Amino acid sequence: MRASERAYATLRSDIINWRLTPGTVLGEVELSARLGVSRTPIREALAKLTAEGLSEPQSGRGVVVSEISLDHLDELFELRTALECRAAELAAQRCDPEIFANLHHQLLNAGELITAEDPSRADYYQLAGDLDAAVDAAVGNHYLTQALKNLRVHLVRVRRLAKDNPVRLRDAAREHAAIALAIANRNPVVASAATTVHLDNSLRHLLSTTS
Amino acid sequence: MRASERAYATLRSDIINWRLTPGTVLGEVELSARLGVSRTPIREALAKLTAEGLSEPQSGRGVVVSEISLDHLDELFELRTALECRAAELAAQRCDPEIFANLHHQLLNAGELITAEDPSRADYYQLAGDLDAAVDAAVGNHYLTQALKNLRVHLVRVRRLAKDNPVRLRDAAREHAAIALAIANRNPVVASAATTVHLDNSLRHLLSTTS
DNA sequence: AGTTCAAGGAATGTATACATAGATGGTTGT
DNA sequence: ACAACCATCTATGTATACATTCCTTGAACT
Repeated sequence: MRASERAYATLRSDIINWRLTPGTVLGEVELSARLGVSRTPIREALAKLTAEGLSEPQSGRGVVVSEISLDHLDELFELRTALECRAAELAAQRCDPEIFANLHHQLLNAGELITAEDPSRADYYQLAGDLDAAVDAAVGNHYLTQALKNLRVHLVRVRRLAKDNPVRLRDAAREHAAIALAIANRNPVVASAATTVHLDNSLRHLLSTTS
Repeated sequence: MRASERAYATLRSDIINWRLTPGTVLGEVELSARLGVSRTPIREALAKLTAEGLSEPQSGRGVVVSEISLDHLDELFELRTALECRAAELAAQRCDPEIFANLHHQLLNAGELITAEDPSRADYYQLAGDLDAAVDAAVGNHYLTQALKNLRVHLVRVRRLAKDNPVRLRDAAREHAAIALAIANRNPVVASAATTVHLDNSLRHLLSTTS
């Protein structure tokens, strides 16, 4: 693997998992020493991170890990709602119903995945990711998928802000199931509405647990 | 100005204005010779262009100017509709009505700007850009604005695909005026609907003049 | 004659040296 | 004592040399 890719992957993971907190200065020399590569691949990695919005230039000189404060959460969710509602609509019009019927069934039983033994909720988030991927595939729109991908990077960071309690996760799973069902039924209006409801619940939960 | 910024601006302009056509190979050595800077700033510029979607990696080695074919026009407009309709809605809820009333008035008279003396339609596109900027400002959502900005880069390229005949431009100006009016009236539903109509007309016009 | 493998070359990936600009701290003058 | 200015230092911007990988071309074998 290329050194620049390793540096990028490492830094990206560090930022997303809050090992590098917002505001941290990303100095080229320090990073090149820490990651054991020269400054050139570091620069490449920082450029990609900045393009992605995970870091940003700091007053003309140097880059810092970008802020992800609650002040911007509502803005993030406004974009998210616009994109995901449209995606759900289009998926409902174009999907293979069997795939989403299957996802619906899995999501209905997702409560069992949220156990005390798996504090990282890996299984649950895997299933939610499967739904996202299925929607992307059904929509078949490169530009829309790309915009959603850019957005999800920030959403993963936000997730760490909130304490994800099991009650909310089970509710969220039911909401996801409702979305999958609407898409399987090829009902764009309901799919969009279910997405709106789900995102509103998610946002309010986030705001209530973090403030 | 930094060399990397100059290289980026030059290449970006060359791609948008079709001096570099889709599929053109962007070799680092060739570009560094042509632009008179070393490969390092060229790499920086290419990374930014690729992040923006104006160029893309070519089978693991080298980057090429990305395709902007008609096959993807409908996809581009699906994303555009999702973003601009939402932006129009939010702008209608949050705007200062005077600003959009003023734009409405200007757009109603925009027919006079489309004259034979200005084949580049600079004045008209300036006015359309003013409306976009006013919507962005009224919405006040960094993420949504950023997503729209990414999108508009591709739209400028598409514009060059079509022969913009004066009749269509005058119609488009009236449609823009309708959007501005709906926002000035603080009517989100109409603003979104007017945007949908406008974008559908634009897409159909593009498809009819280029095929 | 076609296909495959190898060798060479060309372009990208990486490292490092050098240039430059911005920041910081100290000193001096008021 | 405070402020302003200058010098030095540090970090980024740029250039270039070196390494590596992939592609192309040619030759040989099937």
